[in-house]
Amino acid sequence: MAEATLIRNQAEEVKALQDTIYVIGGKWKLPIINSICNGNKRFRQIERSIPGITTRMLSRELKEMEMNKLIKRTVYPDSPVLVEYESTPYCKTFGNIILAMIDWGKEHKKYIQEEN
Amino acid sequence: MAEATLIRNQAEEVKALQDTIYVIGGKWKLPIINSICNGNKRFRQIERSIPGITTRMLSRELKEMEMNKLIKRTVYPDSPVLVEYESTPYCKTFGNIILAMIDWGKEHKKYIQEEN
DNA sequence: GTAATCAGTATCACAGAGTATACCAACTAC
DNA sequence: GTAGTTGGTATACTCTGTGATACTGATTAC
Repeated sequence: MAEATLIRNQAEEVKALQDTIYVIGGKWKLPIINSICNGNKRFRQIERSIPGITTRMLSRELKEMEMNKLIKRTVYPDSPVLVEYESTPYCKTFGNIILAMIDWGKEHKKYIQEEN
Repeated sequence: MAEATLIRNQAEEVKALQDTIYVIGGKWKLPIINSICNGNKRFRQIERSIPGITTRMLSRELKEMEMNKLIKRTVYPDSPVLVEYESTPYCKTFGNIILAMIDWGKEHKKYIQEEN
């Protein structure tokens, strides 16, 4: 009985984990979310804040994330046209994951440096 | 000055985040780590605990993770041969990330269900 | 004798994630 | 006039992560 619930919970948890991986999978989504949550609003600003990303990848991911209500895109049609990206409350629910991953990355770096 | 340090920290943090994504990227590493940390030791047992994974993928990932010291593989050469996988302390450092992702997945499911 | 389990390996094939590079039109700065 | 910024799009390409399927040899079970 205790084992049965343990097994069921495990099954549920793997699925939850896999769902999350599905949503934020890939190389760029989390860095983009992180950048926007840190207050970067403009396209080139976000682009510059993420090492290695290309305009094409950023453009694609932003479009997808807008469709999925992760971010809000606003166009100010003055001249020159101004575009702003903002995070939605939904986007902010990734905060804990991002923080945990930043932490791990920092610890990992220390660990690597101590090894040498 | 305050802004300069803010920017520098942001740059460091994106890199930490990207490092982490590099290490645990892909569809399978975190579910495998999770499964082994949950006490699954045998190949088929781990395989069954992760919906959708193929023997090929599991085999490849386990090999890579063994090389990277994330897991320990022990062979007991009695007949029939017995193989056991165990998590290393290093492997357990992903705990917080995995927990945060399981949480998110569960919340996300609730959210989706409430929508309909 | 047939099926199942164990721990995998071998092949083949493909979609799509990601890269590289150039380009656009409008505007600013020197 | 030349270079740089803005917010992207277009095209072409690579590559590798992933999937599908079959198979192995040893052992156990019916």
